[in-house]
Amino acid sequence: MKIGELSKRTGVSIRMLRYYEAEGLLKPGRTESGYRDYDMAEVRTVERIKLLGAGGMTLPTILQFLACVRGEGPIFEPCDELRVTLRQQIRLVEERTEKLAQNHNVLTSFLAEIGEG
Amino acid sequence: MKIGELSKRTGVSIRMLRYYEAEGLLKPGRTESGYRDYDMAEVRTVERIKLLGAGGMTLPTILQFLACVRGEGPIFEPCDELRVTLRQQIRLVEERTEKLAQNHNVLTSFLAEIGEG
DNA sequence: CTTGACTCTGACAGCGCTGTCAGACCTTAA
DNA sequence: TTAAGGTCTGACAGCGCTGTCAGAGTCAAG
Repeated sequence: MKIGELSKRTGVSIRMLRYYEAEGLLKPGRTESGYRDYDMAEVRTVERIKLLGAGGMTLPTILQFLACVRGEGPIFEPCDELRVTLRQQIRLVEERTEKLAQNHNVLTSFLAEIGEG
Repeated sequence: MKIGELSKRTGVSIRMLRYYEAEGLLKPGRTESGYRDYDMAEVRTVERIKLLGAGGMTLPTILQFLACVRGEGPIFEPCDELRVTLRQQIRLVEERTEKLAQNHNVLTSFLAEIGEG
């Protein structure tokens, strides 16, 4: 399928699909005239990227995952690096959450100080 | 005092102090030769900016605060807009926190799926 | 007066996307 | 055949900072 259809199927903009490719996350074939040609495997890959991205992962990080994921199954192949990356990412999310909690405290303190008025 | 000293006192880089000014958050005087000349009021302002920034506020947002803060006191002058901005900011932080929580779920689910190995 | 430290302005770069526009080619249906 | 719509590449922009560099003027101490 061509890029427009993939975009509609996945809900990812054409711009981003091309960007994924530029970042090495996607490697579609090409038609004789140079159009990108995607198959169902790419659809699955895009879905995975979306999922991981929803986890706050950066594309380069996701790329690491994909190395372990290139397989066929709908589920990620266990892979040591994958676990390591995953744990790091979880730590990252936890750190951000803590920081946000601090921010929340600072702000609510202010609000209390100036009166709930 | 000159910018270098203010930087040391506040721990904010010279680069950022100039940036604050460019964004309208600081308005230091100038010596005859064109050097920025800060007084204690500016020191306090920078401290406030740091505090608000720690709350995840963006400089333009902080600028809105400063409009209510330009006074003398060490504490923010109650000001309607300030309260409104504050509440919006708190909402923003809460939304981000929620999103992070979702991210955390996605990631830990993955980890569980591939085995805690 | 000389030297080193400080300051000035303006501009370029990077983070991680994401939209958009330009100019040109391809495809499909009428 | 023609026109519309899809696609291609490459580049510019923006978000909100933050560092750094260049070229030039200033200040202080020796």
